[in-house]
Amino acid sequence: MNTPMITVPQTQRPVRERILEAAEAVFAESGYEGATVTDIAARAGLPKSNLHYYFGTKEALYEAVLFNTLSMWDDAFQVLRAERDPAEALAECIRLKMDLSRKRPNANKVMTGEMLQGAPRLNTFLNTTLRDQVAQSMAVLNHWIELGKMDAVSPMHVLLSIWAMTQQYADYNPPIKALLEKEELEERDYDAATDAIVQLVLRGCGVPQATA
Amino acid sequence: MNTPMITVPQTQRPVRERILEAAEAVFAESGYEGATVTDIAARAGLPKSNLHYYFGTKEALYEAVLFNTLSMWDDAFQVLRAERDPAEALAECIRLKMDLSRKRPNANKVMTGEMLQGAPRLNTFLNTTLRDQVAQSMAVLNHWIELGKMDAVSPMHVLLSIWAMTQQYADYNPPIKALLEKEELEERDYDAATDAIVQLVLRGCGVPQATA
DNA sequence: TCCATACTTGATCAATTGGTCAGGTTCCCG
DNA sequence: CGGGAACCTGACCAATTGATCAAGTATGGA
Repeated sequence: MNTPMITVPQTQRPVRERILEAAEAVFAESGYEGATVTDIAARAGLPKSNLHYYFGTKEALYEAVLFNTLSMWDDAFQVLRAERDPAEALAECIRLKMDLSRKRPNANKVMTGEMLQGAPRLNTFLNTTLRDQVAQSMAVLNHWIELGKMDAVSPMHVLLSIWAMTQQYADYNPPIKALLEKEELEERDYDAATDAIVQLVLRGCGVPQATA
Repeated sequence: MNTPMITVPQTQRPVRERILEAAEAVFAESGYEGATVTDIAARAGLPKSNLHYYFGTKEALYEAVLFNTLSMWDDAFQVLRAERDPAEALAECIRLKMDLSRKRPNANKVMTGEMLQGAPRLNTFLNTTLRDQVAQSMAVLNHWIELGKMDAVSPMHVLLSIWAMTQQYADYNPPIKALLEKEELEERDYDAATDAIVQLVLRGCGVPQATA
């Protein structure tokens, strides 16, 4: 009758989701070749055969994780629209991308691992979808530059810089934690980093900051 | 992928070096667990047993690669000295770090892979040597800020940003190549990126640029 | 010349890998 | 009920893994 809809026990979560989540974590830590189906199964609390039932092969599971993640990156840069105020839009873009590093570090790590390997599974994506999306964002920056709202910076390098600085907080967590002398980063650490990056980018691009 | 240069006297180079170089490449591509001693041996043109003779275990070989690389990062940031002109020093720091990404991408990738794993083998280094070195660089930036040569930015975030933006050119080569629509990045691409990063950092920190 | 030391290597091993398969169980719909 | 489809799983397999070891070869000093 009245099902307790409070925090769902792991056992009841859809099996596919549990597998994908476990795979994301294990692939993030060990890379594609280092991760073992046995490890993923153990983390998901399922027998190994079950993973093969749902995803067939280890490679298919890996690609599911990979492409499941791809869209997230794009969302952050979609907020760069020509009609917006550059300062606001850039700040939101940076904040969204940083949120991703904080809330989905494993997804980001998997992507970085794939890049280290030369991104053999992402070649078509990089040369089609990504290129188009970045071209769109670059056009927006160029528009702002023409309107005099921004210095004549190189749009691509600005976008890459935002990408790199935010991505670092997922991939390079160990040294950052060491420098902050903390066991785990807290929300305020990410907020401070976001503010610093926003300031660096806005000033670096000659974008007048919104008055506090 | 790439055919080894046939005519080169690979045979004459010291065996240890050949092994380390091959290990760096294989570990960079496949990560620690994904790399196999057989692969490394094949790349070095030596029987597998020979690697074990020189380095004992796969782990020891990996750590040799790792610690062989650690010092390189530090060198770039050592040029940040209080008595220097901020613009010049920061530009040189960025250029040196970028040179590393261009000339030793494999070394950089191995380090990134280790970071993705949580840097289990670098914990003491991160909490001792690295922390001291970064503290030193931060002190220099603070000195510049006190002298009014720089805006009141957060020194640590500036250093991390330089780290991230330059590191990206080693780790994230695939998407960058895709965006530039090139098979391989050329020196001028790295130069353009260096200039863009220097400009972003100097302006972002309010450091007056030396007139060209 | 002799021999100890350093170096090289093919054969081999126990452990682990991704993947298969047959035989379950559960569920739904008629 | 019945039976088919979806789901689940333990036992098993061929291939590969890091590592060992004995049997070499090369070298250089006495």
